[in-house]
Amino acid sequence: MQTQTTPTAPQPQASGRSLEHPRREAIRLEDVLHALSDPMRMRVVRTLAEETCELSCSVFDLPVSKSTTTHHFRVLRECGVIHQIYRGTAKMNALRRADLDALFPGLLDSVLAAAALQEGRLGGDGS
Amino acid sequence: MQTQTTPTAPQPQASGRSLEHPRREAIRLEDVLHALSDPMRMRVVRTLAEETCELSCSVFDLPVSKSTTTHHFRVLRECGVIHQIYRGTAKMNALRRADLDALFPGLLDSVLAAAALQEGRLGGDGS
DNA sequence: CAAGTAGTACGGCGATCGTCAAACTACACT
DNA sequence: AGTGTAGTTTGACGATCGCCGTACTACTTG
Repeated sequence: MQTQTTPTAPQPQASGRSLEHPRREAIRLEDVLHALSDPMRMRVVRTLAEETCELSCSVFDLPVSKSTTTHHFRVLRECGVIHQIYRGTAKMNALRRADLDALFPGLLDSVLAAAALQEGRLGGDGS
Repeated sequence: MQTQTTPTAPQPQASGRSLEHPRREAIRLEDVLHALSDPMRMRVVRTLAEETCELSCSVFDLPVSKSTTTHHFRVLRECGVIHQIYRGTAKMNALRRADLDALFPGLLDSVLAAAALQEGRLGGDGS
């Protein structure tokens, strides 16, 4: 399911401004746990984990305002959980799986599994 | 290693006031992650995980005031991470391993392993 | 160029957080 | 009874959090 338009020209690549990402070694466990302790951000991370490709911010459609959405994505990026790049007008998001797995082996998987299990227990709506 | 005084009377058991603990099913992943995202509380949990027996609050000697210590233990109890009972003048703490492992398999272990790994990376002092 | 789309920056708001000191309660031991 | 030890409660503080709306920038497409 690729989104290419022209076979010859590559699609809009990393354009314009640059985003700051922490280096792998600078990622801190406390920050990651804190980032994941917010339901909105957990939702983003779970969605990102299900997909293999990058997702733009807009596909998430969180039940909060646009500025709050921006805020949550920024928290996730600044603590090293996701990687973001600009692609045309969109900003693409991807989980930093390799970095997280290298730093904290098994952590992401057990958190994701725990979230899925809890969602099952609570009937899926989380309330 | 019992602390009995009289052969007839059992040692200081769960005395006086009662402490509220969430039922196993009421433990929420967000709350656990939030609780663990604080360095002070992580330290407590890691120490508790190393010991097999209960530990009193006072053996931790956290670099914060007594009231702050009380606060952190309360957060840990109320979110279901630890179990506390009064035993004489002391308050004994234990990790709710069985509950956490049942609810979130592998989570606690990977968090503890991640904390240990990170401590190694950062040289042990965590700063 | 104009219009539209995707996301940002900048306050500001109320709630929560981590922290403390001071006064207090509960229990043990002399 | 009196002293000491362990932990609690309250109220306060500054910092951070999650959230919003408004105004803005960057890119795409007509």
